[in-house]
Order: sequence, then C-alpha cells, then structure tokens
Amino acid sequence: MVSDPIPTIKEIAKRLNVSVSTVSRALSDHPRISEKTKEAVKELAKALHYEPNSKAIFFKQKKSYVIGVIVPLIYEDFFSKGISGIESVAMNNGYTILFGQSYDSLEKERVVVDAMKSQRVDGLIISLSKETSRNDHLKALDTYNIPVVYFDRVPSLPDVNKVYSNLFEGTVSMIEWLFKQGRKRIAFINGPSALIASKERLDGYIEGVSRRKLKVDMQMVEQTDFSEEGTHKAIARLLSLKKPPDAIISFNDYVHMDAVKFAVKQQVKINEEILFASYANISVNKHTAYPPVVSVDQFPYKQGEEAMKMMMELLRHKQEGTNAAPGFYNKEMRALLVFN
Amino acid sequence: MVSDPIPTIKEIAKRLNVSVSTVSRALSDHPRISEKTKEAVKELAKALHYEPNSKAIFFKQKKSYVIGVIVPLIYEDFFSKGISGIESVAMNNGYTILFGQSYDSLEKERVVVDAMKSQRVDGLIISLSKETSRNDHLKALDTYNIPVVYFDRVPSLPDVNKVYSNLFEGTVSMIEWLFKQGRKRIAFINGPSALIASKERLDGYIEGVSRRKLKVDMQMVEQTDFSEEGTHKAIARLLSLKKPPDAIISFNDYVHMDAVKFAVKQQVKINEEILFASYANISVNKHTAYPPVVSVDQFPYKQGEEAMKMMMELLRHKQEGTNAAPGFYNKEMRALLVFN
DNA sequence: TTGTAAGCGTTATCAC
DNA sequence: GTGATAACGCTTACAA
Repeated sequence: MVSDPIPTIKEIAKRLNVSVSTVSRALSDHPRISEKTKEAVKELAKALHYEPNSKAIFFKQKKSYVIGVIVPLIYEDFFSKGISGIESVAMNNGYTILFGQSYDSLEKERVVVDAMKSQRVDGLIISLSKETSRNDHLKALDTYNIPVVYFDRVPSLPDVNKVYSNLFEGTVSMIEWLFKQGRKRIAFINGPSALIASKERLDGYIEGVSRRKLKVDMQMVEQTDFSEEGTHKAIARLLSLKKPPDAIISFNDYVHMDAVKFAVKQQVKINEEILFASYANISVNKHTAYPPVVSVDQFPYKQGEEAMKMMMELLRHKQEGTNAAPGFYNKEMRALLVFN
Repeated sequence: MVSDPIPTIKEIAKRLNVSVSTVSRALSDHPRISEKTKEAVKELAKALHYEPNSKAIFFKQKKSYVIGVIVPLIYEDFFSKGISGIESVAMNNGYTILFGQSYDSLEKERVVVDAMKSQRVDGLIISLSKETSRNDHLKALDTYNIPVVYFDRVPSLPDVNKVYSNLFEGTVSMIEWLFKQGRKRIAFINGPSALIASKERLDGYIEGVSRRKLKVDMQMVEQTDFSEEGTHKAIARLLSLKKPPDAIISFNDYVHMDAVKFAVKQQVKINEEILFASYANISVNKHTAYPPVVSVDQFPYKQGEEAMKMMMELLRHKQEGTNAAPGFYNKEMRALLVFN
C-alpha cells in the first residue's frame, strides 16, 4: 500500500526544478507564468494524480468547502430526498457534504454539532431533533462564524435563516377540498405537540374548519407518538365516537398506513365511509393497499436545493462582508395537494 | 455575526500568559502539567467554546477523522439504511462522514472521488455506480494511502476489501422454499445484466432450479431496466406463455410492486395462482396491497455497520504498520428470507 | 512543570 | 516570469 510519497506542490516543484510558488501559480493559471511552465506543471500534476490538499488551503482561505448537514434520521424518505437535493446543489458549487444524524436525540445532536465545529464546516444545514427546543448549542456556531440554515424542522425564533413549507396553508386547502367532497366531520390525528410541525398542522386545521363556520370540536383531534400502537389508539377513539368522522387526516403517510390498517380491521370502507387524507406524498403511496385520497406534498428534494442555495448566498455575503440582515433568509415553500 | 476572534490555542495561551504548548498539553491531559494550570486552561476553553481545529491536527497526525461515503442514490431505501449504519459506527469511533452521490453515473462518481481525495478523507466506502466497470479512479486513491472498502455494489476483482451479501445463496434458498410450496414453474424478472447483482441472482436461480433436477428454461427469465414500462413488458410476456409461471421472483420489491400492479389488472390471483417473491424486504411491504410472500433481506443497516467496522480495522492496521494482506477483508453477509 | 521552535501544504507578499 | 519567505493552528521533540 505504501508506495510513492503523496504528491504535493513541493514534490512537483522539486522534480521540475522550479519553486513551489511557481507551481502554485501555474496550477491556478496565474497570468504571469509562461505557457511552457504551466504545461509542464499541469502534466506532471496529472501524472502524479496530484489533488490539492484542502486542509492546507483552509489555513489560507479560511474555507473548507464543506457544508455540514444534520438530520434526525437519514432513512426517512423525506430527509433522504432532502439531503439528495442539498448534495446536488453543493456538488455543483464545489462543496462537499459532511453528514450526521441526531437520531432525534438532543444529546446526539450536540455531539454531531461539535464534530461539525471541529471539522470547521463553512456552514451548517440542520433539521432539528424532536427533542430540541433550545438552540444554544447552535448559537455557539456564531463564535466560529459558521452560518446556520434551518431546514424543515425549524425553530420558532425570529432572525434565523430557514427553509420550510407552509403546512398551515396546505392544511387549510386540504380541508377546503374535503368540504367540497361533502365531508363535515373531519378528524385529525396529529403528531406530538412538541413539534412545530404539529402546531402548524393544528392551526391550519382549526382555521380550515372555522372558515366553513363549523364549530371546532377538539373531540375530533387526536395525537400519536408515531408508534403503531399510538396511532391505533388514536384512531380507535375516533371511530368509537358517537358521531364518528367522515374524513380522517393523518400526520403523515406512515401514520396514515397504520391508521388504515386498524380501520380495515374494523370493517371501515376506506375512502368511502371515511375519506383518508395525509401529508408527505411518499412514492409508495401508489402501491399501497389503501392510499390516502389526498396527500400534502412538501417536495423535500426541492426544499433541500433551496436550503443549499440559501447557504451559498449566505457564504457569498460573508465573503464580501455584505452581511445580509439576519432573518432575511426565510424561505417559505408552498406545499401542494396531490391526489391519488 | 463577526464578533470575538475564533478561539484558538494561541488565544487561550495569550489570555492565560502561558505558552501554546502548555495549553495543548493541558487540553490533552498531559501528565506533567499541574492540575491548576489544567483547570484554568480547560475552564477558559469551555468559556470560549473552544473546539480544536481538525484541519490543523491533520497536518501533524495525518488523520482527518473523516471517512468518505459514496452511493449511487441516497434516497433509495437500501442505501439510506446502509449509510445510517455506516454513520452510526463512525460516530461511535470519533469519525464523521463526508458524503457524495454518483447518481449511477461514472462521470459523477469520478468528480466525487476527486472531492474526497482533495478533502483527504482517511478512507472511502463506496457502492459503485451501475456504469462503473473499471476502477482506475479508485486505484488512484492508493497514491494517497486512502483505503477503500466496497459496499454492496462491489467490483469483481480479487484483493479488494468488500462487504456484500450472498445473493446467490439467498436465491437458492428462496427457490427451495417455493418448491416446497409445490411450485414448479418459477419465473424470474431480473435486472440489467450489467449489474453484478443481476448475475448473482441469475446464477442462484439456475442453481436452485437445477438442484431440483428441473430443466432450466430461459423462457422463464425476463429482464427489466427498473422502469415501470420495462417491468410491465417483462411480466406481460411471462403471463402470456403457453405454460405461465406459478411463481414469479422480482429483482427487488420496487420491481415487484410494478409487476403485481400489472398482474392485478390481468385478473391474476396474487399469491394464489402465482406466488410472488422478491428481494430487499423494504418496510412498506407490510402496508402494500400485494406484498411478496417472501423477500430476501440484505440488512443494509447491518451491512453498513460491517463496512465501517472493516474500515476501522484497516485504519488500525495502517496506523500500526501491520498491513493486513490485501483482499483479506472480504465479508460475505448472509441474506435471509423474510415472510409476509 | 513549562517554554521554544520546527514542521505539515498551500497561498500571498515581497523581492528580483 | 520566477523565487524566497511568512503565515495559518496545532503537536511534539528538545531545552530549560
């Protein structure tokens, strides 16, 4: 395995009998270097598989060309699509992604954030863990001049850079649609109340129902911790109401799958007696036994792209010293209804 | 945003009126530093949110504590689970993951590999793009002393480090099981023949069928390019055979979903007339309209963990100079049947 | 017990 | 056109 020395600018200089500065300039196409020298240098560099050492460059330029990305769980469809979008834009701009998972734990999130600090990422894109309500560990990144872009699971603070989708509006229009189908008793299986995502959905739900001048009945609102049992309990109670719902909105497509599974066992005629709606629009919906009639798509890939674009923008400002107003970067994406 | 200077060992030294080496030693609990000094240093370090600059450490230790990971497409269930396993072991060992996608293109793969070189990762774990048949761009990593562990999509070369699952055996035992159910005309919708994964499955198919002393009928073997149309064409031909199959094995669960979708339209009684089997055992199978009766699980999370463990082992050897024999690291995982 | 200084790979600033 | 040299943050002999 150990063979030739690792090719450096020094090595090239030695072999070509020129100085390191000449090599450095030749490689970056400095105007005052002769074509002949440039050619010779570039040729040898190629032959030796020379690749500049970004660690060394960091010292000079204070840039690592690495962006940290932290999500709760990579193998959730939403986040893996999001990261894919992030990575794609990053690569096109010469950046690489340093990646970590919080496993939805604040403690792990802290550890990963520290690792990112230690690696001196140029910026951090993060989707908060469900346990994270404070952001002092992220504030600490200011010390290192590392800008943060929040993604999807954003903190409810002013003056932070964030990309997220408007679940409030999405929910309102979903309810509008359900009403148009003649549904009047719309139930809702929400997620843990600690999640902002839950609050947004609930607000949208209340707004949507209110707009139709119907009384908001909190009997129709349940909660799940995302476990199959949690969801079963929730829908069980809804189905046992004196006046059971004629439509059920689930927190997302996964919750929806658990919910219909239970409903089917209870002989409910899915999407007839009760219309099922949900969020995410995951691609397997097409193949699922009982897909939701409508699902609110948040376009995670697109959101990821936007987050990275925002980061690029922030870094440009940093470079040029033209500090954009904090909180200026606040991109609200439209969530759209997708029908099955 | 710009506030105090970024805390360095130098800064701490200046404020405490000691030398940088004292600070360095204090932080790493050097035995010959007085408790008092250690305490003072650590306290100030904490107050300043000091985090060592891993880029600087790289120069001395020649270690970046970063492992590169390249997969074709992160949002495929298999790969996102794999990366999750990789990341988890990495974090437990103080390593971070630098991540890139090849989008199944050799050209993009090259770009990402160069980025990894430039970032001087300590090692690279890669699942090859489907276009990659040569590995000269990865051989070039030898120059940088960067060990490579291949993951799942491994090259058919001796003397490389790899983790993969034995799809041959998995296929044989799947066919054994189908025979035990009384099925005699087992068809197979394979993937593109360029993929090693396709060859392994086919070899297993032929072996499995042969063991039962049945003639191998290549009429029963079809191919798909993974598009819905490709799969539909494949199953259409199989169903139109004079003697149609009584069991169909699909390349993976996604192909399976497209296949049954078509079969249902043709009034086929799924998993009665024809038993459907497949590979991957993705978690939505539980919620799908017509899950495969059996799916060969490759346990990507576990495989990811193993790949990272192998990498840690390699790095240890490198450190200690005890070069393990090339090709010594060749971990074949068992793929297991999972029934629905 | 602590300080001094060299060195890692690269770029930028002078010099010639 | 090209070369010498300092600087970036950190570790580690070697001194004291």
